[in-house]
Parts: sequence; structure tokens; C-alpha cells
Amino acid sequence: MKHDHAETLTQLKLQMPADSSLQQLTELFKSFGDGTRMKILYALSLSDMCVCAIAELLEMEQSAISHQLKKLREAKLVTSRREGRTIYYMLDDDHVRELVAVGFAHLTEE
Amino acid sequence: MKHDHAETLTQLKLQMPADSSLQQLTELFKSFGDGTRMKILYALSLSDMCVCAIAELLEMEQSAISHQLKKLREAKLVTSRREGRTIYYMLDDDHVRELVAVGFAHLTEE
DNA sequence: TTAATATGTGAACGGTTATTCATATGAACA
DNA sequence: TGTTCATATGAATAACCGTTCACATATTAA
Repeated sequence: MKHDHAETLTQLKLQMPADSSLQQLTELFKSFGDGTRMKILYALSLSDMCVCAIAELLEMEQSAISHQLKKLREAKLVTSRREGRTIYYMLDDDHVRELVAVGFAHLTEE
Repeated sequence: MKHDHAETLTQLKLQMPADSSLQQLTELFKSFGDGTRMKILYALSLSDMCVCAIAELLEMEQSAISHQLKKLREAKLVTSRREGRTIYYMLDDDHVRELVAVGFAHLTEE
């Protein structure tokens, strides 16, 4: 680390977003960075679903789904409504669809 | 898991992308889902940088940066060019900027 | 109120992963 | 050629995270 980049660095430091912003951004992407959560989000982008339907679709235990739904709720990516004993989850934000779309574009294009 | 959603599920199963696609998508988001890598990607979206400049900017050890750059290379998100003894890294794809932009939009809009 | 259904949650276990340390590689300059 | 600078990498450690299991909560129906 002996060569100089003082100029570049002072410039860049000014342009970098606040740590807290980048941290929030990281948390957002982390929500998408797990296979189970990704499947849940994708499924919910197609249709609102109850917990047990999600579990059945993903062929996973309902408990595992509930744990992940909690994280998605905390990340404000999904919300739920109750209908009788059943709780239906849905996307809380259209940015979810957009992020998934841009992600897919990255994979397929080029 | 006693109530019925056979109809919904057969519909959804047809609409869900292949597991391998969702897996690739998950891996992509996982790359953004770490604070160090996010900072690196953001910095590189502003300017090409050598490894030691990145380390200095993030106030982290060069070794840690190199390890993360390797992952970003494997994810095809960055490339590098050599100039003398120095190796400059740059974004490999404009989708990176787009994903970060959409992510920020999600945070600031509501 | 009791039983049954649907979902939520805490603790524990196992696997993953980011960082550090020490060292290796590789190019350039003397 | 040998030394120095810039970067890469393997092994080890520690922290994090997803799933499971057992159980709690909540709503409805009998």
C-alpha cells in the first residue's frame, strides 16, 4: 500500500453514500440472498398465498416458512391479512418485482 | 395443512421458474448482500480502482478486499486490468448500477 | 369449553462465510 | 538477478444464519 491515491480517495469519499444507507441497501439484498426467501418472494409476486400453501409449494416444513416470512415482514417486503384461521401473505412493495426483473435481465441478457 | 389449495398450487407450479434459475438469481443477490462487497461495488460504480485504494477507502486489510474481489470476479460482477504492478478493478456489467439504483429507490421512495 | 386447525416462536444444531495471519506469486525496478 | 511493491491465497477462527423440534398462540367449529 505504498503508491498514492490521495486525490482519488478524497473525491470518492465525498461521493460514497452514508454507511447507514449502504447498510440498509445491503440488508435489502440480503433478503433476496437466500433460496427459500427468493422462492417465497417470487411465488408471492404471482399470487397472494397462505402459509401452508407456500410450504406445500416449496415442499418445506411450515415452521421454516414462518421463520422466513418473519424476516420478510421485518424487511417490509411482505404483509399479511387474516381470513378466518388462514393468514394470507402478499408483497408489500412493487420494487420487489422490479428487483427480481432486473436480476433476471442480468442473467439472461448478454 | 388440512385446507385445500390444489388449484392454486398446480397453477403456481407451472409459473415458477426452474430451480436453477432461481438459484442463479439468489447467488446474484447474495453478492450484494454483504456490507464489504456492497461498498466495493458502489465504489467501483463511481470509478475504477486498484486493490489498495479500495482497502484504504474501506479502511480494511488488503487481504480481506482481495478475498471479496475474488467472489465478485467469480460472480462476473467485476473484472480487472493490470497497469504495471497495479491491478485495477472495474464493474463488468451495467446491471450492477441498475440493481443498486432500484435498491436505493426502494429505500428512499416508499 | 374443548378439540381441531393454522400459524408463530424459542432453543439448539449444523453448515456457511467473512476476516485475519502468514505466506506465496508475480511484475517491475535497481 | 535480486529486491521491492501489489496482489492473491490457504488455513484457522469466529460470527452468522437456516432448519428442525417442541411447544405456544389464536381462531373456529362442535
